[in-house]
Amino acid sequence: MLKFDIEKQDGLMRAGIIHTPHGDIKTPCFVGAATRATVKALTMKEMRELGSQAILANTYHLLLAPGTDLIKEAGGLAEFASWHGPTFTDSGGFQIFSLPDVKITEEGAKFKSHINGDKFEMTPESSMRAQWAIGADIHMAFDHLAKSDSHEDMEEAMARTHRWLDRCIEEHSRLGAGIVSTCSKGHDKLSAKNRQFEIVCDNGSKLASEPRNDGRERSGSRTVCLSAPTEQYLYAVVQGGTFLDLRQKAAEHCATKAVDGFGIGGVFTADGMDEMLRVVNSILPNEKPRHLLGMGQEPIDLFVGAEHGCDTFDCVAPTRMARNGSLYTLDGRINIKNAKFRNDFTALMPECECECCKNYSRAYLHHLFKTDEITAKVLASIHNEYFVVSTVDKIRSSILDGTFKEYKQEFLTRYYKNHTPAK
RNA sequence: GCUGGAAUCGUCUAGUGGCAAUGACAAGAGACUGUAAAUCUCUCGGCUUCGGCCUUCGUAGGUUCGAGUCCUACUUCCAGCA
Repeated sequence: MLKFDIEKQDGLMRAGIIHTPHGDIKTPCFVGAATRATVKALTMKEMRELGSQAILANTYHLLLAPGTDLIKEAGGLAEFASWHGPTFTDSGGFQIFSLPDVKITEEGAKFKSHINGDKFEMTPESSMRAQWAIGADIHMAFDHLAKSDSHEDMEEAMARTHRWLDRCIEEHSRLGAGIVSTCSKGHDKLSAKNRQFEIVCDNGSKLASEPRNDGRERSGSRTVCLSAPTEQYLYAVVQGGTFLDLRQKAAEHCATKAVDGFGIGGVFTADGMDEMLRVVNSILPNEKPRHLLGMGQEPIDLFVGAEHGCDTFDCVAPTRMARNGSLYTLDGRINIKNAKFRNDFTALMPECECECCKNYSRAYLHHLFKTDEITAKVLASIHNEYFVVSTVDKIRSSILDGTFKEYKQEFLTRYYKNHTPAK
């Protein structure tokens, strides 16, 4: 079971430490979105220097390239990407269900690669195998995303997600016990030794064979070395959109399951998120960590999330917006490409301690963006990622010293003084 | 000097009798939340009571119901020949 220590609790809100095999995560924490095993435009060194504690990669993307077996061969995600810290993987559900033609059956989802049209199938079991191969510390259950925001579709998706959750848990624990299917020599019983995940075939070989875990529709198997010691953990995903009755059902269902923590499917509206999180997190067991999936473009999401008991967050927006020239400041987001910054020689955000703000002016950033220099995206990404990571770090400090309410009030009043959060 | 060719919205460009005029870039602005995103959208002659009105395709004339498009002259540029 994933170890999670709560240092301070105030209602639903808490500060704690998640202990993963690759290190501790002090929570609340903003997890960097490293979809394809990289945080776009940033090196892992830069990520460490800006204070990032953990990254989240995506099973769907890594399945398409470079393939999950290759990541396993490289020694796992943290090693492959030279991150050497705590890692998460999202199951791939969110991406697969956003593809144009997906065929969903009770068994799983059939889809085509958005890159070259290759056919893939992903099931709860294959998602678990893929995530084990990728080797992230924390995995998400393979969930079924609703095709619309209607109550009916949400409920159907949730019900399937719950049925799939049991299969995820079963496969996850099977993999955790080191049990895989037929080996290349025809032996069909393989056993693990001590949770070290060292697989020994009946014939004594330490090289075990396992089904391809990249979801490709192929028969046969390949031989891989499974001797790397590892512990990996599974989060159930709580769905339900903005419907409180569904959220309640989902939370009640997931709360009873043998999982290490919970992913909470985000809702991309500021309205109602606090109520939704209050319902969900009042039901989920307090002692297990919760990850709010995909939220963090608007700082208010992070404050509301932490206030209602979410421990980790991930979001692509900070780096994506950085690449597009939309940069966070304490007074709200600015578009650095606007003509008014052409000769603004002040720091992007004078109060900011990041590499970008300590060294470069708005005019310089404006120039880099207007001339489409790669460095524009690098510096902007450093800043935006730092802004969000450090904001959540400050939320943590404020929880620990009992000043969260004041910090929240002060931050949000200033940030949203001239505009309202995106709908 | 002669003979061809060319001049279009900041730039390059489409257009060969119905045109406020094509496309790209530049410029101006907006969007982005478990990343098919270094992406996408809008504006881009002036005015407008949103129906239009006015001024535009080197300059000046002409032909025509109608000219960026045809004719004449001029100006500038390019190429070839002297």
